[in-house]
Amino acid sequence: MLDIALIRKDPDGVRQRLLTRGQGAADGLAKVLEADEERRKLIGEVEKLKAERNTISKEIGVRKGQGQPADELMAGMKEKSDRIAELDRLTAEVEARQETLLLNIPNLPWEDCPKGGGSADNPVVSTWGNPKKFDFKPLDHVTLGEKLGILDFTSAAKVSGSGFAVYRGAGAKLERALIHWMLNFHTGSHGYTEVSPPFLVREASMVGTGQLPKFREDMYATEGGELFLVPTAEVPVTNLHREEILAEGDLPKKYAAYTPCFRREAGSAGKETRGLARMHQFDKVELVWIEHPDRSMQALETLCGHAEAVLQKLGLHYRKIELCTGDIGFGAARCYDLEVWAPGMGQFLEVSSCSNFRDFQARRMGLRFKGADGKNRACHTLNGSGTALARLFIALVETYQTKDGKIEVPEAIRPVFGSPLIG
RNA sequence: GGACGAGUGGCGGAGUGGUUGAACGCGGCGGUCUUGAAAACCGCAGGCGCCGAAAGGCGCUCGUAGGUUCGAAUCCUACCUCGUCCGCCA
Repeated sequence: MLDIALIRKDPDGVRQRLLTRGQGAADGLAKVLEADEERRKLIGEVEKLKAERNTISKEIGVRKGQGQPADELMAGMKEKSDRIAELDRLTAEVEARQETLLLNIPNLPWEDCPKGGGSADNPVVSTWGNPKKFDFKPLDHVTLGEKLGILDFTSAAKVSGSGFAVYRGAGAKLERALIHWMLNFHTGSHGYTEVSPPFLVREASMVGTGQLPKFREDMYATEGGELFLVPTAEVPVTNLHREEILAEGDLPKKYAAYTPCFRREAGSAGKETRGLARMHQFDKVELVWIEHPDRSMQALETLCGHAEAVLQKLGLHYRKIELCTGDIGFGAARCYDLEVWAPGMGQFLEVSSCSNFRDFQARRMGLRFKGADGKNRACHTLNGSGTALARLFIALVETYQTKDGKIEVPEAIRPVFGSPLIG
């Protein structure tokens, strides 16, 4: 959520920055200002009346306490109170309107975000490793996985429909080993606290991190609509400290969490749907930071480095791209994507998205810290996949397949996986 | 799921209709004293919003949202959360 004070102070600057996201990104700005002005006018009026009421009520109390009559003071008070109630109602209405508008406006892209209209304009920041060379034609993970009996899409469709997978035997074990190893890696080497959060969250949490109210159709909800399946661990983990005022010295808070992620993927039917690339349910280890505003941009580099370290340890070729203003997510101010090379599919797959939200989410969830000057300020929040499974699984099995259709297990995860070869 | 009870400041805990944003204790911060510390003593301290250049003023806030009343932490309703008991259950 944008700071209304900033919008008030520099509406044109805010509009310009929002418009770098594309047409329509600044919609609602004018209405917010309108509502804000109306709101403040009403508040001024009603608070004056309330001050009067308080003074008179106090005096009535004093007189009654002394056993004196106060009838002439009480005359007209009913009307005053009714008028106050009416103005309060109007104020609440405007406030709610302003809130809704504000919740639907995206974050300001970072000042130095690459400008661009869409994903084609995202610059590649760096590349690590090289595409694996094969002296045979590498299979894609679907063919390979079904041959080895470690992936079963037929059963998954029977059980749950399209967009789901069943991992079997060594496949299930590999999935589990990767989760286990990534969590150990981040908690052991990068200083994260592991959390295992709920997978169902209430609406307020979804609003806090920005999935709601705008992206309701992408979320799975329980029948009454009171709980939502987490689309990412970002939601329960960032909300751990909602409505809190942290001590400055508590920052940063760094959490690593495994959760399954549930996404409806509405409107994406037919897009990269082969195999494991786009699922309604996938596993992910997520990294979340709550950081001091002065350090959040540096923290993003560090956080992204932690996600990259996973791919490096696994020896997977990847590239790092920075999202341009036209492609960056709703709540993010700055964002890197890590795309890993899947030689069987012959394409890069996004396995991590590392974002700095600055104070956008913190404002929504009332997450603050007490600064050195004693003033409370919104924290900055960041998160990044460290990393997302399914696609990591794809890259790994496709990269490490052998000519005879087996899979070599990368050194790094052999201790948790238990053997050097699948098949 | 049902019944009962409870939600007050960082914590504990008073407060059952009127000058209570809230006694008291602990913790926190500043000071006096001390070579330093402790103890003792004195003082300061919630959050949000509106107006204001600032100083400051005002409003709201006692789980949340409504209601009763001239006036609500206090009375009523709903919801949320916690506790206890019952039911069910991995």
